[in-house]
Amino acid sequence: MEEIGIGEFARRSRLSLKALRLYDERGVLVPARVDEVSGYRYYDLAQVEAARLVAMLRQLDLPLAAIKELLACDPVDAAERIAAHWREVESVHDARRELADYLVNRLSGKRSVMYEVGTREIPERSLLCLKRNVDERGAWSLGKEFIAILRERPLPKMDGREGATFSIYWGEVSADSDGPVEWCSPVPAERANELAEHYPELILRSEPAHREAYVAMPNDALPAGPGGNPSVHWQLASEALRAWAEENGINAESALEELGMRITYFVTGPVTKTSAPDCDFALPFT
Amino acid sequence: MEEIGIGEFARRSRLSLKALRLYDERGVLVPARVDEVSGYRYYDLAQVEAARLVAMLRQLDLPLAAIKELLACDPVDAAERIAAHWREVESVHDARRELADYLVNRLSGKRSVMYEVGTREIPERSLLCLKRNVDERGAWSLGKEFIAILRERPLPKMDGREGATFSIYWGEVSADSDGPVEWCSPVPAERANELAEHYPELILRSEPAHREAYVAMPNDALPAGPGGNPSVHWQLASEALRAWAEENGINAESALEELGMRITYFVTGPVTKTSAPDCDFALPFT
DNA sequence: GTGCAGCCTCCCCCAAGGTGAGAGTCAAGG
DNA sequence: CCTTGACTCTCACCTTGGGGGAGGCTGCAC
Repeated sequence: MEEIGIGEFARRSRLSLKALRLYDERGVLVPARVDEVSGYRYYDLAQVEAARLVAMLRQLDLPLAAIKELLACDPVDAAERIAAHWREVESVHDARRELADYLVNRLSGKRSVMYEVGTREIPERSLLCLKRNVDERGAWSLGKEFIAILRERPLPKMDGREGATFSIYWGEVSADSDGPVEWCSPVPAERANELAEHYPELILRSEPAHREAYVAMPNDALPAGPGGNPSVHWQLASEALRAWAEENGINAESALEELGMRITYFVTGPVTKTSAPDCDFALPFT
Repeated sequence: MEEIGIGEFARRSRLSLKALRLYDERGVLVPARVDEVSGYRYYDLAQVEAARLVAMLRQLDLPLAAIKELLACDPVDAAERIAAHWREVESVHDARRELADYLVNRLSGKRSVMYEVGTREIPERSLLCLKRNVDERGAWSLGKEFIAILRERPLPKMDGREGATFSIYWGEVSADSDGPVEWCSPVPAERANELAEHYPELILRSEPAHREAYVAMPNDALPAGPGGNPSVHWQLASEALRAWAEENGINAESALEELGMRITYFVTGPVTKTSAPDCDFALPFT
């Protein structure tokens, strides 16, 4: 139980005096003894090990509060926490890599091969809709709810490009602010009323004929999809659509207000936790 | 040349009001016009594009100062800067991944296969040495200087484990603080004086017999090696040696002061920019 | 004219420390 | 015992990139 001063402790742990005093204040690394009179901090030699651990965890950018909790866990639990943190870091890093690649390509003049914009005609059609104010994660569970309603009392198939289910983002939807999101499924006009009675939870409405500019999305890029965090893909796709609109002299604002940004899902099989449907991101215009 | 208010601009650029005011203050994104009387900021619609770029660059964690410079460059130059920044981020990330893996393995009880500690006997021997105060990068160029002196007037080969050249870090050497670093080559005692005259730039001294605990280092982990930044490998190797010393009840402090941390280089071929010699990291003890 | 949304500046707050000022403390040498 | 020099203390301010709110103007519509 050898006691050492803060300077010696700093050398051994490779932490700065400032850091050590801060960690004391935050309760992360409290000295074994603090002299009442002088205020001098004295550390136990055995604390060096913990200090090294703290230093390494800080290199991983773990907040001090998280480190404090970690030190109170048993090691196996701590390892799992670190692993979880690292998975998070990796996923953020992947998104940023995507963004960096995109920017470098765009600025150096290479027309990026991803995020190619196509257009399509959408006729006037009848829709069965479910609309609610939700946040980012809620958008996906609203979709599951919508699908569940449709599956509960099935109907003749309406799949294929014309009939794909889609969702409309009527406003800004992010992790902390919610906005109106609507899920829609096109139905044949002649059966519309019959179907509306069949699904009383859903609202029947029609939308005018229009065109859409769209960008196909990677399979793993669902909006806060089943597995994860919102992807940078959406941002880049939105950017691509905006750029396309500008290039083609289309004022997207008015149609956007009337028709909203859309995500169309081409469901080919059951949606599970690990497999997500193909989809695209569309900007309507007239 | 449509003018819009800061609120509208914030919506279109997806930046917060706070951020926009800050960017104005820092000269990163200056409004097209600021009303003298009211102080209201008015942006040009065409500035939205730059703002989106700024938003993305901030996601890459580029400092505002760097972004400001970037915006003043032509796009190709900007792309190169972003790419350079991203390479830096990737290399830091790789180091942190290594650290995270190590920690998770260590804490979850798995004895990590890397950083295994061995020991060896070192007899009393004569050394030809070159010692200087250098910083992290300087340590490597000091080594090149040392090698160059030895090669200038070659001698019978003294390679192999006994005769490998090594360097001693007598104090803390980091990127911003320099410490004494010594490069040494063992020579046969019977020829010591002759050789000392042959290499007047080098100092002849002898070191006592001792033992060393060592950890083999990956080939790409040279200290601020030819290609890059200091690797986390050194930190982990040092950790492994410290842990080993503790486990085996060895007080490393005294021998460390007398003999210093060592890096031994097993040069098998020419040292080029892309190939680095095998080496190990050693803690002497008695 | 009046209401209200939008905008302004100013101030304090966060993490995780770095830097320095001014004062108190410890241990060793004279 | 006293001094000196090395250590250490607290306190306060600076950094980056904003967030949050207070209190006060502005611009525009009815």
